Amino acid sequence: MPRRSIEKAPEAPLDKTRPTSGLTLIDVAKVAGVSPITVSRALNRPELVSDLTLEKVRRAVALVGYIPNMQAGGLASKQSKLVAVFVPTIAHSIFSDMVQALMDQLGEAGYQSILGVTGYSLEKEESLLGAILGRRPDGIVLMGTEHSALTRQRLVSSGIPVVETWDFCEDPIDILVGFSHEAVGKAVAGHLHDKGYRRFSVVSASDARGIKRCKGLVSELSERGITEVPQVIFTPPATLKEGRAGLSQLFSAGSNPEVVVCSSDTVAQGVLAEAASRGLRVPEDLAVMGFGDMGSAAQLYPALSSVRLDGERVGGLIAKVLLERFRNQGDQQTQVRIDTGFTLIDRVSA
Amino acid sequence: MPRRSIEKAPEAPLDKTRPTSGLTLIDVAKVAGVSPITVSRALNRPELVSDLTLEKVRRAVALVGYIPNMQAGGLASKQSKLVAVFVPTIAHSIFSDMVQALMDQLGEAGYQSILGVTGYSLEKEESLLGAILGRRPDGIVLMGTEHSALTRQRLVSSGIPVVETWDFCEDPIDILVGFSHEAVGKAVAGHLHDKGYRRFSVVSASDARGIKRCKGLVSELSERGITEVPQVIFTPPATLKEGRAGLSQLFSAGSNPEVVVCSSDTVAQGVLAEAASRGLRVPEDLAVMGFGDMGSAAQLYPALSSVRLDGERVGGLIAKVLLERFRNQGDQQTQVRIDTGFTLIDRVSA
DNA sequence: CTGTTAGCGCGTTCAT
DNA sequence: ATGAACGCGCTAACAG
Repeated sequence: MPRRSIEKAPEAPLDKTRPTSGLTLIDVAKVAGVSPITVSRALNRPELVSDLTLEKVRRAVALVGYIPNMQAGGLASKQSKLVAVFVPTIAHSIFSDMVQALMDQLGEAGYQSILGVTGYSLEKEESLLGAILGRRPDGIVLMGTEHSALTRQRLVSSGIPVVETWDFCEDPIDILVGFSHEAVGKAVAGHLHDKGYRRFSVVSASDARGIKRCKGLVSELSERGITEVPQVIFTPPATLKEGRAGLSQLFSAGSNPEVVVCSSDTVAQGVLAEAASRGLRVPEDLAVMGFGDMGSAAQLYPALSSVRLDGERVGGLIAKVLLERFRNQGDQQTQVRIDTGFTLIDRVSA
Repeated sequence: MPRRSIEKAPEAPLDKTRPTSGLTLIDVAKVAGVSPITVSRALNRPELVSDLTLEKVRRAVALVGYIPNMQAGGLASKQSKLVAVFVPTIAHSIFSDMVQALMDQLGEAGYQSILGVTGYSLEKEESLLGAILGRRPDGIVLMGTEHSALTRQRLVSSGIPVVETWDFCEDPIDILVGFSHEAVGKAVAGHLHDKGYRRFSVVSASDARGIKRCKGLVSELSERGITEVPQVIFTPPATLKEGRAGLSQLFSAGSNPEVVVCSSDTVAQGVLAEAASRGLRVPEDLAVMGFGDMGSAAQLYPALSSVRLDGERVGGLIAKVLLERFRNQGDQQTQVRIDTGFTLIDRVSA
């Protein structure tokens, strides 16, 4: 027989304590009658292995019920196959749709996602990032372009591909897949103004992007000679109650708007509810403009207008860009701008 | 100066290739002037380290911006600090609330969650599980008690603590935190029957739990002498459209219900919409009963009744039970039954 | 196409 | 209270 050193032989070191399942490559290798590395190859790079041994390995794997340990694999290969995704909330369908699409696409490519819910708080984002960076994710997706200083610093020095999305800015950390919220605000203003509306008002959450849209609206209106735009700004999270309260406040402050522009469809629904309870017809007496997660609202309230965002599409796009980046690690600063990411849905006209 | 061996000194092995950030314990140890293991202790078990060295280590960590590699840590310690959570969807607030609460609580205890969205499909659940088991999660949370054979087998043989929730059964895999959907159905039937309703109908998704509730309802009604309960059952996902279509179907099939019991609030909203478009007053002409994610619906439709589930509470409870289990790894089969998990919200009476 | 050698970064023994 | 050795399970190189 060929050489076979028996230096550390006698004290058979196998099966020390195995309470439940401590199956490793070695176990599979023994069963398949090949070396551990061959098992590894058969699993990860089948094209480098002969069909015969491939089959042997497959059988062995199925027989013993082996599941590779990705921690070990990741440690050795420096690829965690993990993508961190940060969202403000998953309670809005606009975000859950996006996350869903993103996770699906990444999943097909063998990547799993780990979710961080920031609640619109930069501090929370920062602390979550700290925890998640320990997993050495292969990619990071963030909503928005505003982050704490430490967050930015960690992000850049980590060298991990980063996608900022859902917004637009001039100095992205890395990859940017977004659209301009100011442009949305301006578009809404222009649209409504063209329709003949003159008395505008706003009910908006105070999150960064809502504020941007509001600013865009106000700025466009002022260019068109409308300077007075009563606003109700509240702290997130956006709820129906905030919407109801918002409209009440507008009225009790003496405003008499023709149209209320809201920072989200949830808010818009609240406004609609309040309008209904006051006997106002929508859109004849009062037009309402929403934003975002039209999934439910649009079907229930044909009177509601909205800026529609296609969360699925954005999620899919992010996945695509990110996966592409994983391949050609070379090129940096892939900047993608989707300002066609939103669609104005008009149901304002009576 | 004190002793300082220089055995492996000359060939400085540091800084071989460090494209971005390859900081390790060793780097920190050098800066802090202690051994790597001491850094590890300072970070994980500070009580075993003197205040002085603790401080030195802390400073060094902050200085170089070290973030521990959990893959390596997990491999060595056999603790991934990861919990896998499977849900049918995150588009229903009832689930997103639960997930949210769960993630928050686990996060405070140092655990991160990895989400699997099954879309009510056992096959999807199975394949997701296969992928996620590779991460060696410390715990697994599943919605429902129905799983594929392979899923169950892998779950038990993995030896990982498993929580099944949102449902109830007699032979849980491990831990069970749920309530009986049949009991919910019966409770709804009893409640409405007591109110005087006699002509019932159902619009339900065909997911396992919806069907159970429907069965409970029908069975209770039949005990009360009502045998005819027209039903519209559709394939998930539940949407407003399904609700609208459901009510239409009922009418076109010649039914004339006093009350429609729906498998979810989303469906109920659809029914309400259809009712409205037919000029039916709710609940005078037609009462509607929902289930689950009342977050939005309840406020908008004071006419809508519903069984309310407190997702936050369930999520918190799961986290509590799971974390407890992580400590006393000894005791098995911790069975917890929450049949107070639902609340009947009555707005049916005119 | 397959096996050998040598770590990945850390925590668990044991020592001291 | 601190350190030295060893191994977790796997993969990157290089061999053959």
